Amino acid sequence: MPELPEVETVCLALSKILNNSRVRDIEIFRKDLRWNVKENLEKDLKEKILKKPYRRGKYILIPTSKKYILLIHLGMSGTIKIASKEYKVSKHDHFKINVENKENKFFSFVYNDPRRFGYVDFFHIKDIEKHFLLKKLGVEPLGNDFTIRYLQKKIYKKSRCIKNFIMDQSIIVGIGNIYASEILHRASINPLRTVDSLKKEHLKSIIDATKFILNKSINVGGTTIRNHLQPDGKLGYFAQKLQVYGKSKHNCNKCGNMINLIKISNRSTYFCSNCQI
DNA sequence: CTCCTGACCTGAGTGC
DNA sequence: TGCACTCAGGTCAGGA
Repeated sequence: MPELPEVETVCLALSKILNNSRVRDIEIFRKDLRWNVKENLEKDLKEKILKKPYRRGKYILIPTSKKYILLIHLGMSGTIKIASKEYKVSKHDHFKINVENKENKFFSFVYNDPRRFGYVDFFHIKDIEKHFLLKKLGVEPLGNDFTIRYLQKKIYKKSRCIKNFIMDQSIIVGIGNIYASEILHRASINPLRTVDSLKKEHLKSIIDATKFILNKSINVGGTTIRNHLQPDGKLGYFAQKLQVYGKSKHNCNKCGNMINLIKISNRSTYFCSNCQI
């Protein structure tokens, strides 16, 4: 479900409300997420101060006191809800973190994930570089390391198609199945094209399109197609701005031709075969 | 090494 | 209503 803009949206919402709140306790309802939640999470997280959250790829990282990090991944269907004291636990809520802020007000945030492809972890900051989920991540697409030179190095003599390439989290983080289609449409590049056929100007278009699409989506709270909600319950409005994803049989907004739907690595891929070459 | 497939899991939608 | 089937925003492990 959530790609970079959705995770960023959640992160921004959390950073507005969490600032230096203290964890009173965590209630865990299911430990069998993508991996089993650590046995001592309840004990270790208790009384920690939650500092400013940030995002790395599709991971939410919340630094705490005593130099620990709380890591949350939303998988395919995860959401985080901000909840008041009266909140009733509902189906697929897997944990609920109860905190007290600096004004001594109590609230909670709740992790809900029907498919349980998500995960939560807690580890010392000294282990962050070698964390099994973080150590292989590629560059941030909105950062300064996402350059033509970097892409040239990564595509050299590679035969895979560009769509799989930009979705590969070890190369660029944060792009998933929706934004891959949107980015390649904006860049006018056919998703099936092999990466070693791409010239400098194509790489430039991909970089520009990526930054444009992701930033624009962040500005409207991400894309809600089925599950994604901002933590305050609001929808993400980028769904209304999608140009190709889910638009087979619609006309391309650039050239008027019909949008195609194909499968690439078993994932739905939308593109215009006329203007994406 | 590179790249793709299958598997993990639940729910929503479709067609008979 | 019920059943069988497909599909869904992710990504790791294993194998070609």
